[in-house]
Amino acid sequence: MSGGVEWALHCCVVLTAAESPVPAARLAELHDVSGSYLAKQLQSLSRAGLVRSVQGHSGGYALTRAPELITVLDVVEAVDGARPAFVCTEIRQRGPLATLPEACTTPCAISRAMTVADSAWRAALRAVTIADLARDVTADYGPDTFAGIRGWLAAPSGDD
Amino acid sequence: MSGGVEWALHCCVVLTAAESPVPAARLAELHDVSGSYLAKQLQSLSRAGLVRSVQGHSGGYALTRAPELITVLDVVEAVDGARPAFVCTEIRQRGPLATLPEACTTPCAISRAMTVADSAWRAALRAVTIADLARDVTADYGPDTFAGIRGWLAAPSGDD
DNA sequence: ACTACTCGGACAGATCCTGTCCGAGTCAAG
DNA sequence: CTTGACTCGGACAGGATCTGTCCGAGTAGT
Repeated sequence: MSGGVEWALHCCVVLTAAESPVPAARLAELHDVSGSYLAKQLQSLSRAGLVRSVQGHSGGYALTRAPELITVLDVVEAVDGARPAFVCTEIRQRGPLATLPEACTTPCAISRAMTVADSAWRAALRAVTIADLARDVTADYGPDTFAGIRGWLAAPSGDD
Repeated sequence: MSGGVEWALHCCVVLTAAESPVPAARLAELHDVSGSYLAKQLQSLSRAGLVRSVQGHSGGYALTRAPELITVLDVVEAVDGARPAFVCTEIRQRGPLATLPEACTTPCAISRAMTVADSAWRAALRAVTIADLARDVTADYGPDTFAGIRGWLAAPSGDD
């Protein structure tokens, strides 16, 4: 899995605390990661419709809907693509003992097993929302965590 | 996921039908894939202890244990590695609002969600064995399928 | 003892992920 | 209204991993 998924998820959780749009550079500073590369992940989120981008002065990124309506799977698929990890090459239709194409109406047994596992993985990620993550963060680090983030986002750059 | 996983799984199913060791080149011919590259996957299976390799004349690969005792997860981990897809970079400990290391006794919420999904994926793959796949193949293509494979494996090369 | 066949690990090429840059567009201020 | 500065968006290199190939070490049979 692409490492940018982690950045994108953290950004979504942080955006939960911000009312006004947050620039990519500021999110990068907060997480101490490459701003140029984080921009790419945010673009993916924008294309997927999870965040909206506001250009110009005092622009940035903001969530398009309530964090309860954004699942972790949404973010993962936006950044990493919705393609399943396993892709069947249909090698059963190749070689000297190839099965005829008309007999391949259903996916092969290996493909089916992989699809089941992939569905289980996606279901687990779909069951967790950004709001759930934010709640867990509050439970882990205290109720003032998001207040601190909100204050830092509002403060001018260079403050730490 | 590495594409060689599909080849390795097909090979394991085929090896179910063979009593004597099967050379990598013959497995490659049966599936119409690169023999040199398939050899690499079989080496991974050998290192993982799923198959044993017999060198010299009339050598090849054979399963080390009953197909009921080899899970799809075993093959996937042997070829692709047992490392989970998501690796937490601990970016919560970086940046101006970094959480102190002593407060990070448990994985962060994002990492936990990913671990749950990864466990579900692995559980689904662990629930399917090579014997299950072989049974499905028989159900899909008829009871004579493995007899045909066994005959082809025993026949001299160049026969199709 | 020889030969032929097998596996095993070392060696290039291709593809994707990571990281960076600059231009188009936009809002705020003067 | 003009200016300016700030923002996103897509196009451009570098690196790592996956894909594919090759030849040598070892072994069983002749």
